[in-house]
Amino acid sequence: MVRPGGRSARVQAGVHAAVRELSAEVGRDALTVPMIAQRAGVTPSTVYRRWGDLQELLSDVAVERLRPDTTPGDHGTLRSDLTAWAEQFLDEMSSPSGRAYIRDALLGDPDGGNAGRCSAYAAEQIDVILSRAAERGEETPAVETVMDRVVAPLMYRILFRPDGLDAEYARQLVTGIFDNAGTGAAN
Amino acid sequence: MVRPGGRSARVQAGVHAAVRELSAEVGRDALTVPMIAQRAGVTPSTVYRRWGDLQELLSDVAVERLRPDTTPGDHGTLRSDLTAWAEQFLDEMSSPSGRAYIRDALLGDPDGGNAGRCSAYAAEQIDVILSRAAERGEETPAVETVMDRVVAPLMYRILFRPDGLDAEYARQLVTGIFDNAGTGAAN
DNA sequence: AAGCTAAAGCAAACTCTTAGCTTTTACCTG
DNA sequence: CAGGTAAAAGCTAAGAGTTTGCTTTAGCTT
Repeated sequence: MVRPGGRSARVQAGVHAAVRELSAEVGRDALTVPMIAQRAGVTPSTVYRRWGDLQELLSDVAVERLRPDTTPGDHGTLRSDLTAWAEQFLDEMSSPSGRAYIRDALLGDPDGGNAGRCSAYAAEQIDVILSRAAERGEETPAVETVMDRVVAPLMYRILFRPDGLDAEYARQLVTGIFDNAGTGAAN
Repeated sequence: MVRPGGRSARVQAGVHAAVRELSAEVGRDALTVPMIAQRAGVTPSTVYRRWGDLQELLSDVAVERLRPDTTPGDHGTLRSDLTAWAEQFLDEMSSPSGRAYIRDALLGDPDGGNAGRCSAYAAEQIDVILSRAAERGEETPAVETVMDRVVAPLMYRILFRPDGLDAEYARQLVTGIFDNAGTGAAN
């Protein structure tokens, strides 16, 4: 009911800001609802009523921080664009704080759509890269193909096998899209 | 210090059993440490000391439930074995309870290795399938290839895009391993 | 400008979590 | 096989976080 710059919007912005400030100051694991509420100048019950619990709130803030803030760089070819993007994606997401954001985003209400939003961010970035390549006249794979062959394996490793990840792995995944030499499986 | 059938082991087993029973009875979201402790016949402080918090405990129990209890079926060919396994994997993991277990497993201490254990379970199953194919004389891809091209995309969708998943998608992923027709990307 | 409704404030009851201290258990010597 | 010992569990009370009913405020609506 209170949309643009109304009280609800101010409270939401204030609470989100409080989460960002405090997680930088005391660390994400030390955050509590009463602490956040005090910093934001609201009562704890306001936070509980709007978000339900700390996890939901952290999930909201995490998604916000996972939103890309720049357009993928143009390196002249599809392959170099994808490679650069994948390397940067891996770099940002595999850091301890990046992993924490992903985990937090996954933690919220599964039907709340926060996880889906993260995926949509990546798909949008990929789409920009592919559209640009198409304009150049390059043959391009489907967005889904890139999601399956590059984004999914990167995310899987980040979440389930955080060790032994490096830029080379990201490059290999991109290469796999262009390389039809086979997987070693007979038909 | 108390290993095999000692008190520690009994307490752990009792608490795990209490979690399983109660999550069936009252639902996973209604679980509390005091409730679990009472059912298990221990004091809450025991649970807090051993597991730290409810999330860690749920993560432990989730990993236990995600452990495969059967050997992948033998359907005569690598392709059919992988297809059947992928379909079953998707079926089990994409259910609401399967997703909850995965989320719980991811939630525990990132350095505790619970997430890695889940991944290892899948890798073991894949390895069984590939080894069997190799014995038959079939050409086989690397375990890593199957993880990247089948397991990772399935898990990615389960976690980030739970809608619109079906067995056909799993089959397509397996087909992708055997099909070297290309992705639509020029080299 | 008055009314109306969604959201926030307030405060008390309640539950969960933490921590210090005591007791028990099971392993390990003598 | 009895006594010692150290790890783990029990107990309890203080502290912190959460929930809830009721009141108040803010901002839209007419």
